Amino acid sequence: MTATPFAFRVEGTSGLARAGTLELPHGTVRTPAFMPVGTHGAVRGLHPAEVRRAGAQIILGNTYHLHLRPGEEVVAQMGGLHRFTTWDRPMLTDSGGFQVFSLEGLRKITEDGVTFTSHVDGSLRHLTPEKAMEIQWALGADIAMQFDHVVPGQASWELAEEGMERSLRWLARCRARHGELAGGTARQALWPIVQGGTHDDLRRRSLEGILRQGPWTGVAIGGLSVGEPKPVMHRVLDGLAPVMPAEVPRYLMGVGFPSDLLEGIARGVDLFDCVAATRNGRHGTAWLATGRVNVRSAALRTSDAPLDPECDCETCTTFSRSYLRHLFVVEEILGLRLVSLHNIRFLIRLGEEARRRILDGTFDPWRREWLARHEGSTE
RNA sequence: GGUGGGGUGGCCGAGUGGCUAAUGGCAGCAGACUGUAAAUCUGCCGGGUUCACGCCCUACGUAGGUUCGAAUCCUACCCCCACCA
Repeated sequence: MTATPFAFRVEGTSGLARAGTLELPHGTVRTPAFMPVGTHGAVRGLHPAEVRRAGAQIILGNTYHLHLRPGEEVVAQMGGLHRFTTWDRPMLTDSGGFQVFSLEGLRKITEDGVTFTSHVDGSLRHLTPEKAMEIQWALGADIAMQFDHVVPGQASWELAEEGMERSLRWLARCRARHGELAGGTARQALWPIVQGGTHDDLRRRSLEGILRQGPWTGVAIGGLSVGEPKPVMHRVLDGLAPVMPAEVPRYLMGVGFPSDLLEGIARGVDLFDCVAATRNGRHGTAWLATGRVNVRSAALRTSDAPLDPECDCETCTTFSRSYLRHLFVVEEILGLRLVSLHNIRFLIRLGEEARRRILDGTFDPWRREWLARHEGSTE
């Protein structure tokens, strides 16, 4: 394959929904797609071969966490994140910007960057836009994300503006440093992130500011699903949809739940990532076409049925609900793994089917039915 | 046979006169989780009734007793454990 790196081709649309193909140095990603999260260079609990068989085309790693352990210099010495982890398909690294939000209380923000008190050993770690680029370059994922300032969903206009404007200024610094590191090579793309909290005017300004600094090979939307009500997230996406560039992939960061994927796709989003699939999997919640089940539930004690009869994953085609429940009750790690695997496959399959439906023109009615069925019942 | 220790809610185990339907833990049941400080966290957990507050019933080996009031003090009995014989 000698396709232009980072080229994105839209192959079909259905309303705002798009089916596309993204060319990356380590392979092609067909969208819409869900990207499993492997913060520390591993999708929690799963073997890379399992993640691959689940149909994952691209996975994430995290700048902040990999910087703390093992350190980007170790990863670089081991041949980069791909060789280190043996994952040979595309990868994306998040910048540590989300930790500005999630580790609030362990961090201090200045214009220069963010000082974190390491949750590992308490040592002080200063992350700047430049440093985030250097770390991600050393890690060597196909896509690096800008270092951004994420504010909570309840953030006031003033606070959201501050985070948004700072993110724009940091973007310029990210771009400059990334350009120096890349030196004209096409090994790694840098993607910007739209911020602005729940305020439509700020979101627009953020996007405009980003596009002025472009061109970009992809644009992300960040700072959603961070405490704001779901209709608010939809409204923000609705506001952005008409002004987002059509020729590059749109990546909704950190979202989601199954319904979020369909709602996002319907609003023109192409890529998603979320820890919920694996975290809920470890905590015993499995997503089904008909809703969700708590795998520990006493109701499954003697159920010989598959976890999700409609699923083709290794968990559902192999084990009974009764056995999965048993594994959770006795705290065998196999249980956590199997439900994580199912949830990941569930979201990936949802992306696959959305893609088929967009291409054959049945996306919208299918989406409506799917959501009604999924949200109408909790088993 | 003797001496000492002990019997508490499904289990383990605090509690030695009122603040005790009784600390904790486990088990059980239910819920939360969205760019991973999470194999984590939260709630319920004697029975009945109530949306809830509450009210009623039953309960700390058994049976009596002391006391305004007992899981807590006294008596007898039953059972368990340790050591001695």
